[in-house]
Amino acid sequence: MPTIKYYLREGLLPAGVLTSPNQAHYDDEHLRRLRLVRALADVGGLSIASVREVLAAIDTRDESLHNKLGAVQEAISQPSAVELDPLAIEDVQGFFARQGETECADVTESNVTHMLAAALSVARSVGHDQFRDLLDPYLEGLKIIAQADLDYIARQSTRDDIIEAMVVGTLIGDTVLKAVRRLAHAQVSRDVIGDGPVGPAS
Amino acid sequence: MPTIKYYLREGLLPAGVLTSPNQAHYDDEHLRRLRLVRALADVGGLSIASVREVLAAIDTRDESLHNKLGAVQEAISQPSAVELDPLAIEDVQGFFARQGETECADVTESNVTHMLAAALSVARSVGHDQFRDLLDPYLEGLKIIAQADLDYIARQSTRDDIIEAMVVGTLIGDTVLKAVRRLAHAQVSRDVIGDGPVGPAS
DNA sequence: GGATAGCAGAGAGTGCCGCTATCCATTCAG
DNA sequence: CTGAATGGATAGCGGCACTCTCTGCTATCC
Repeated sequence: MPTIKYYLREGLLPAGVLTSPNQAHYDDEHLRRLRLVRALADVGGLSIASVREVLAAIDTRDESLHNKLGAVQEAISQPSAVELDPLAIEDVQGFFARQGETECADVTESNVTHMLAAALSVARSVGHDQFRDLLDPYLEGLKIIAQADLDYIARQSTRDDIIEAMVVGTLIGDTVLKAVRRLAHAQVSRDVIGDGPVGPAS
Repeated sequence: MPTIKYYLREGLLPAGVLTSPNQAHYDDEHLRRLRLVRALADVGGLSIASVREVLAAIDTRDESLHNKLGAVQEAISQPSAVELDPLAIEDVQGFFARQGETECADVTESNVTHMLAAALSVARSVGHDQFRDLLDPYLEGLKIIAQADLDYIARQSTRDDIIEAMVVGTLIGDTVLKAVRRLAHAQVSRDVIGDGPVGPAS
């Protein structure tokens, strides 16, 4: 309960309707918002500040859904302090070019591309400069996944539900994907590698 | 540099070889280990304690690769304090049954299945009880991705390289997947939804 | 009508985590 | 011989997510 008061103070939850100077009333919408906050923080692992940003993006009224998705993506992808490897940036640009994407002049422009470049930079720093080869097959698989995401979003009836499904689906979807990927790895490991060593033994 | 001393103290890096009481020698292996630690912490977002667990799993010599992957997966999937919804547990079990997996008697047995159940629980708590429908298409896409991961692992020559590629590929792969998924979403949003609203306007 | 229990709001305090700064003894370079 | 640097250990710091407490006020029970 003190946590709720803290969230109120932090502006994550709208203030309740004061029925008297010391009595506020909270309706279902507040509860829904509270659960959303917990979902973003618990499963999404977002900081309080990031949650606030996401909520702000959700609550901004006068934006197209496409722009809102972009704003939410920026909010949930806080940039890390990793310094970018120029070669990793080239990897990203090459990937974009291969997909016939619009030019990606500045990778640091968007938090998402920055995150991608940062990940590839770190991969390079530990000697995995071939990691970029995974981008294309990843996109291949993600096309199926993104289509499922879109279908799921399309089930929603109201605009508010669509927006929430975008946020929830993106963040919870990340965690679900992570877990299922682990399961897929374990299965592949069991089937292909088996319990014995693969490649050069020991 | 003080950070390295801290990592040494925390047992994340092995002590250097003392050439004299105040002079230790660190070789390439130390540097490689240090970069791995930073990779796990920076991109993987792991806590120091989790990094230590992962390193311990890596360094355990007498285990099959399959077991080692399992240990690493447990280490990098720290369970959240979310209480599990029984219906979400059923979702997970149904998913396992559909895949003809071995029975999953206890979802909390593994951190990975626990993470999956936790994510679905939180989805249910925010009203998305249909989220489990995404599990099958997610697995569909992830089969492609896991195959790419396996191919990447198979490129490694030594057993140590394989183990490191498993760790790095899993964690950095998560981040890369996240980023590319965002990009795929943005592309779908641009192509399908466009800049106008979809479904019931406003 | 008076005691009491309860809530809103706000500031200060707490615990943990990931460093960072300081200290001392040693020791190596010039 | 002197000064800068290193290893080892201890203490401190800053940020974050709460949590505690204190102050007014009020609604209610007796």
